[in-house]
Amino acid sequence: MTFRLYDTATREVRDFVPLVEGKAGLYVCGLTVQSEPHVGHVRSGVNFDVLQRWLRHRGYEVTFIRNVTDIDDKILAKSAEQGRPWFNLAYAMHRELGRAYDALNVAPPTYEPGATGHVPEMVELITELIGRGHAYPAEDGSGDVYFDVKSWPSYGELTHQGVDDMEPAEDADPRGKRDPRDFALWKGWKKATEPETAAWPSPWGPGRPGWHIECSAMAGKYLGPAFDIHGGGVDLRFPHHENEQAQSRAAGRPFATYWMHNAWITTAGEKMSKSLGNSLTIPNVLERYRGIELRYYLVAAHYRSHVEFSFEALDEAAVAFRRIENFLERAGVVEPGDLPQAFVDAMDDDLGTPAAVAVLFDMVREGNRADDPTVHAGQVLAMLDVLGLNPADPAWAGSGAGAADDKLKAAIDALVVGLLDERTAAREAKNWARADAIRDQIKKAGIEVEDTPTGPKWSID
RNA sequence: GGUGGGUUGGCCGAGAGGCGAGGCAACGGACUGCAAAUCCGUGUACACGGGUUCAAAUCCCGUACCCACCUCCA
Repeated sequence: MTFRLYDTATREVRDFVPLVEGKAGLYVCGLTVQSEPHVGHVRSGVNFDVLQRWLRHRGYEVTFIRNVTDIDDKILAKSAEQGRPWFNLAYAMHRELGRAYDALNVAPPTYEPGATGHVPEMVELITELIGRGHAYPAEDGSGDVYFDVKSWPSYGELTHQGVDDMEPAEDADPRGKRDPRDFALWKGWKKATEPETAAWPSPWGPGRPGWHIECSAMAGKYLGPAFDIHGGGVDLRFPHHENEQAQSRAAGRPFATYWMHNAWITTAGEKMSKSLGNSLTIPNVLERYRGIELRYYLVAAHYRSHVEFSFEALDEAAVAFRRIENFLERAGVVEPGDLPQAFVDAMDDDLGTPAAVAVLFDMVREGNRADDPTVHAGQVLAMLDVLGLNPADPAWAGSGAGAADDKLKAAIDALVVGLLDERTAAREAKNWARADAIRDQIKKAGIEVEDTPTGPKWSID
């Protein structure tokens, strides 16, 4: 069986056939680093991390490029509001994003390029487009350069839309455009309102990148004119990805073979960026849940399915995941084994993580039933590794909260162990009243005691 | 106006013509001093109305409601 994935461009599940056998080139649109990342933002990080891991497991040599947009209108606006340089805001939020990815065990991509570091590549691409008659410098002297949509007949092919059916944006500023649907490749420096640091030299005067061009330029630089998979959130399909494809192909680059788009996470029926958001930033959520629990929540849903976020659902996910952890603890530390075929089949089918997770739980049940769960536990670990959910992965220890937790646990253990010894003695003397009193006392502190064949164990409720 | 996606049991969430994915919760049983954990068992779900078929949650037609994108949102 081959790996199959849903291609947004053709709207069907297709066999994955890489351009070069044994290799996979992957480009994912990362974030605009303008504010603290929230749960919705990291979904794409987790989804494409699973893709990366699965491709590697399938034996592909993966080159995974995930960019960061570190200059744009919003960054400039916000930094002005906050009274700090735009590059400081972008850099701070970039680091915050990195911490969020680390806390969720999102493995780093091969490289994470930023827009500001690739202006020469963009200038080169824009020059090529102008030379081929697909782009033009604005006639209003603004220093903008636009892509000429009408010069590219297949514009709209990715999202299956006719240019003439598109509704012009309400707030569209025609500026020096020939057609309102033309989009900016290069934005001239607005001396009056924009800091000089936000402008780079170009043949069309000082300015900064248009949004779409950066991805075309960086994908081209690191993956070549043609590569295998391009990913991002559904909202990026249009205009961002449509424009990326148009400008790349108009410049003679075949661009991506497959397009993958992850669905939204909403809260109260709204996309997260619209809602209050604050409680849903990753640092906030991680105060209440472990990164591994949040990751499990995200992985348990299919990447193309809309998820309605709620803390109740996250609670449930955390409980479900603890069932797996309980099993692993009971089974003891083991080496990862082989992946069950059903799991492989599920993952091969467009990253069917929900079905894969079902296989995981089936294996946990079988292991719980078995006299010797070693083999089952090995298979469970192998599956968790692929999903980035292995609790023993050192990646989880890296987060600050985890280290503090360990210290706390050691302290509690020292305090509780004496009480537990006393309770064990009481139980041996069949003094149930005393034994239960101790258990109740500990429970009042929020610590659950359970008796196992190897003696009592405690855990924080 | 254009283009997509969705509506599944108490809840979360899969599936895409024919044995009720999986998890949580609930109930019964086993185990336990009692619990916990674990195991076993218990469910007549697929928005609505038609149709196709031996067989429809799944295909077709229609209706309702929800959501996303249409120039800088993952």
